[in-house]
Amino acid sequence: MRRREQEEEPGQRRAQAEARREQLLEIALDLFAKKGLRGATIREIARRAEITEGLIYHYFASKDELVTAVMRRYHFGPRLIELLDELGDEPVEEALFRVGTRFLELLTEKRQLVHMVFAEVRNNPGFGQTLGSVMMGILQRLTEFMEERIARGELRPHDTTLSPRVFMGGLFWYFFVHQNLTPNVALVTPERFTRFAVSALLQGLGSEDLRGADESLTALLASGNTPISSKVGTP
Amino acid sequence: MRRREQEEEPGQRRAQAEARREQLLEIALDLFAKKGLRGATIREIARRAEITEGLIYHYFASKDELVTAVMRRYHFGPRLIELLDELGDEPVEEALFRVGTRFLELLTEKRQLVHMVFAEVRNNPGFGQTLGSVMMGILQRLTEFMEERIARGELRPHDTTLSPRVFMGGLFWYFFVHQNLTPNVALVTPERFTRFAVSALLQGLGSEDLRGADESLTALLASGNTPISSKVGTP
DNA sequence: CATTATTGACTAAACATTTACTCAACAAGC
DNA sequence: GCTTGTTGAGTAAATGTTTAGTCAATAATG
Repeated sequence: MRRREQEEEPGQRRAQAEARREQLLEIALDLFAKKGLRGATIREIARRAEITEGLIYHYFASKDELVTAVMRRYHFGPRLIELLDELGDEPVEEALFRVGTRFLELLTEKRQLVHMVFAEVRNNPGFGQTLGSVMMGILQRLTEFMEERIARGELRPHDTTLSPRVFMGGLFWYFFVHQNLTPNVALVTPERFTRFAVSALLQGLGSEDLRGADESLTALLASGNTPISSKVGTP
Repeated sequence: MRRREQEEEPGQRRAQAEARREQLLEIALDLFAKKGLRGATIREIARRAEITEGLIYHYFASKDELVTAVMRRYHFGPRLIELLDELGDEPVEEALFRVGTRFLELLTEKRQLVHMVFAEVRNNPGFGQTLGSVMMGILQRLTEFMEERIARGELRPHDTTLSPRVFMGGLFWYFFVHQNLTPNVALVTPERFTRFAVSALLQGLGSEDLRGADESLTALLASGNTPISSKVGTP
């Protein structure tokens, strides 16, 4: 990220400033994730960086700007999307397993940002917008993938806008529980969970031998309009 | 609010107090959900209730106690668990569809509390504990249900600690996206999503005709130890 | 029953802290 | 010597909380 090639010396001054800025962003991210945007104070950030509060305002015009700077610095929407490029020519199971695992890896690696965004998404409209568009991108790409695999005959026809949601939902739920609800629940590795989710889902969508079995079910997956069996009471 | 002046209705005082307490809890819940625990101030609660801030401290010793009072008043863990008693003798699909739909209904009805808890779960250790134990209960019950249905032959053997997580995860994800990411994503009704999730998942776990098809997959669902196909690169 | 005493819902104002933010002054690399 | 990183003292607003006091509903008393 530093362009030192053409300029002679790194510029010790500039480098130090850059380092400080980076340090502040890092500390801010950590505190934002741990205590929330309001819970994390300028004072504590300064204390942790061993500087005065005033200096923070030399680098960032306001706390709000610090927040958005943190977002810009650490947001990984693009990486999330480009991760989907790995959906190559392998068999569906392998492709989904691969992407699912890396999705969980990425969430875990960036868990601080994830927590920050998810906790604040209701208060901060901008967060909701960002998050929403990223997710839309992911779902869109996954839908395309499903369609491709349907065309290839690997999957049977179904509502390809919903299957990615079930898949990603399961994964995200795993992440959330594993991260926040402590050792209570999760004793299962990301790989194993992903593998299970993929297998379970694929065998529901796999075309192999199930296709002819029960056409009403296939129709239901595609349309989603026919009731399951009888009417369902709503007490 | 006060209308009777001469009518001597015993306990009028007490009733009014009770009503006020209830009103404060309601306003607090709404504000907590909208702005977060820190974002919602005692002053604004008082303003919305058209009383003075001091009065709040007549009813609740501190803001923290107000928070826990709100939790106690509105928490629906029990209702969530008892909802699972509806898992009766119907066919699996119908049972899961029923429970899934009502789960989403309940989440939506109590969405304020849900948002409050999920946003604050990282800062407030108590929240995490409560949420964790409730979820444990749900998953436990669902696991038992799955086992029952396996015994009946409706489902084929699989890791019954994982299937509920995929199912609930998908549903919760739907709820979250639908609630927070606004009209962006969701144009699909709770019923339809639930129906899809159930169908997709069941046909992956249903024993009907798939059983003999690919025994390696069945084994994989149960153990989760065999890799999908080849090794998965970890760059 | 009428009068008095006591409770308890409620207000107004101030309290002590904490908050984000400012600014003049200074130090130090360029 | 000019730019810039850094300080330390400072401010106004906002926060949770407390205090002193008002007044009507209730309970006790004669």
